[in-house]
Amino acid sequence: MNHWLMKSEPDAFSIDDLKRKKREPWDGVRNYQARNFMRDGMRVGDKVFFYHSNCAVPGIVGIAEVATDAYPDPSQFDPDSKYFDPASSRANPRWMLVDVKFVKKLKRTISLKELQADPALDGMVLLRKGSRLSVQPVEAAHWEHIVGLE
DNA sequence: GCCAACGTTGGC
DNA sequence: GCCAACGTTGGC
Repeated sequence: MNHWLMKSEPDAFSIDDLKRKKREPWDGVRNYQARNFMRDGMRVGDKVFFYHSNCAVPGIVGIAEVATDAYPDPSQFDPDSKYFDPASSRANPRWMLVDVKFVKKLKRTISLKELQADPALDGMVLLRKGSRLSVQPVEAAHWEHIVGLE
């Protein structure tokens, strides 16, 4: 089983939104590396850290689970969507997504600041300088360590 | 709101 | 294939 981290801006979609909706198609990813992780790396049942970005206290706020195999992101075909991609076609879709389902909200936010200060997490993709990947793998050892921080 | 870092686009 | 210009991400 692989482990992952997925970023979301809480103003757009927060852990509380996922808790309320139970399950959500992770649409709008328009980065090839992130797409490839969803398409090629994720398997149903993989665990995901839910990360809040672009907010007062960025950090890990919950755990989700991959609920489907990858399938074409419907928003790429919708001219009214801000994620519309005219270069993509149904015959040859460019963007894929998975559904994620709610597992739990952490009792507290494990902040980016705290993660950065933790020597056990050296090398984590999230902490690399300039890292902007919104879907990224998490090493098993890092996963276990972070779960232990809650 | 600023801006560094990064990814993509498109002219050549 | 190079690379300048541009757009986006996301911490601060």
